[in-house]
Amino acid sequence: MISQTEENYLKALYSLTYLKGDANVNEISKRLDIKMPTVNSMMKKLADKGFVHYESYKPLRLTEEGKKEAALIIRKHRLTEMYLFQKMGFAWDEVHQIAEQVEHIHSPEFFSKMDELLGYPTVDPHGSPIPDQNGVMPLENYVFLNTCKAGDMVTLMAVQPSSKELLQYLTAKNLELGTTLTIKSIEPFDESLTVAYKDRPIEVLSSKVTSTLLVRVITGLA
Amino acid sequence: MISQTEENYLKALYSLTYLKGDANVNEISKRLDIKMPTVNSMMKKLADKGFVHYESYKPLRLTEEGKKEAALIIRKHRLTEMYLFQKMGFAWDEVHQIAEQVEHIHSPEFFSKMDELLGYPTVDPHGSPIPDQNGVMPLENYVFLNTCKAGDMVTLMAVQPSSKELLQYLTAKNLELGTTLTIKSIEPFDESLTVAYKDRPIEVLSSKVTSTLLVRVITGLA
DNA sequence: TTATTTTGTTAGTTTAATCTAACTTGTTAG
DNA sequence: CTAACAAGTTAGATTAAACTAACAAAATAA
Ligand SMILES: [Mn+2]
Ligand SMILES: [Mn+2]
Ligand SMILES: [Mn+2]
Ligand SMILES: [Mn+2]
Repeated sequence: MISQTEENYLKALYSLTYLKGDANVNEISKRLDIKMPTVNSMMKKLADKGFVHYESYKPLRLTEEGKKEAALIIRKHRLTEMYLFQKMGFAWDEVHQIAEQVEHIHSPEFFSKMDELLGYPTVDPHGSPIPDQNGVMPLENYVFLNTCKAGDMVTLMAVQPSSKELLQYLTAKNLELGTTLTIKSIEPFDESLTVAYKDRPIEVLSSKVTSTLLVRVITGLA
Repeated sequence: MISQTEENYLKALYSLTYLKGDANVNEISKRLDIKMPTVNSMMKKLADKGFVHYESYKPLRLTEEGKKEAALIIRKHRLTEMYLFQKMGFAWDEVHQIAEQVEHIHSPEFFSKMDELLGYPTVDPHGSPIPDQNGVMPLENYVFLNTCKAGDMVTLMAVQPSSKELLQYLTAKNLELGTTLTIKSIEPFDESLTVAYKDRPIEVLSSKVTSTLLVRVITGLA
């Protein structure tokens, strides 16, 4: 059996390694706000259980088994977020805290019922993909808004990472998933973007914001 | 902060003391399948925290604070059961296992949302009353079916205790909450009841069953 | 009423998950 | 290249929640 604590370490390691492929003790320590020696011994334990590749002083990686286990927890998290959002009427900035707890419930029936009632969703309320029942994470081929060019027309697909504060900022700006934006110009000094969307002809987005917004490019300058 | 483990002890003590007023270490030990010395030290800890009246070798009682705390956990349990039953389509014998886990989630918003979506229910799918937000348990003035007389007409209001096996038995017998039964006769030897309900003119219910069925008496013999 | 059984308590051990302090290894800046 | 700093590890302590073994008190049966 895998404990709630171990699940949280696996999830942290999964998200830290998602792009880079590996992570280190210090990163997990900061992410979970747990001291390094504690993380170190937990990594050894998870290695014993076959979830983590651990070698002294080397970067950490999840085994295939560990990746699957982590993805299945993330699946429960994101299904829960979607359920809270779509079926219970919570706002997109309220669902994460509750899902952090619900994700640890052991009941395949509970989560497959959610899945069914939601019509087998593929993304959570923040646009993040929901892994399938086998722990396979769907690929997303979006780009961050701060990598786009002036003149591009893009659709907002996901927010990552999605802090409560950021989500509230976006809500206040009337920016939501599916919103199409046109990039009017890019300020070279601070990389802020002037954009237009919906009934708002001029809005300025800082790079702190644009580096979290994943978009699909619809049209660029020829 | 109160741990999940402590919550389970409080809940056990609440239900064991509900009728008699007190309980003892051995009963909790059996109920939770935890050895007596462990229960003993947990009772001392809960006494330190102000939830339990503990004196060596004397029966255990909850303090008012302890009662309230326990009732609020039971509230979360029963709201969850009702939500799973009414909004997610689970059967009445499937909801308890999931609720055992969900009841420990710390999120007032989550449970008040359930409450609201359910229209502020007063009973769970097994007819057990749902305590209010202040931890006040509504009184139920039902009687057990095995205390009724031949000729009585009664309505099934609750099942207590409601094991999965019992609930499945009742479902198979087409007996559900709200069903009205007429007591045809009582067998003195084993206290089994011959009853009629719905389209079933003759069904025999053993005392093992009738001692768990709470009913409201509609009419008795004059 | 005494003996036996049941229940309750104490003492000490174990495991999981955390910590601090101290030391080692690896990385970076001068 | 070495000194300093950052990151990783080891050792040992702490707390929560469980256990077993042994003993004490209370309840029950003979
Ligand atoms: Mn989330
Ligand atoms: Mn979590
Ligand atoms: Mn999310
Ligand atoms: Mn229940």
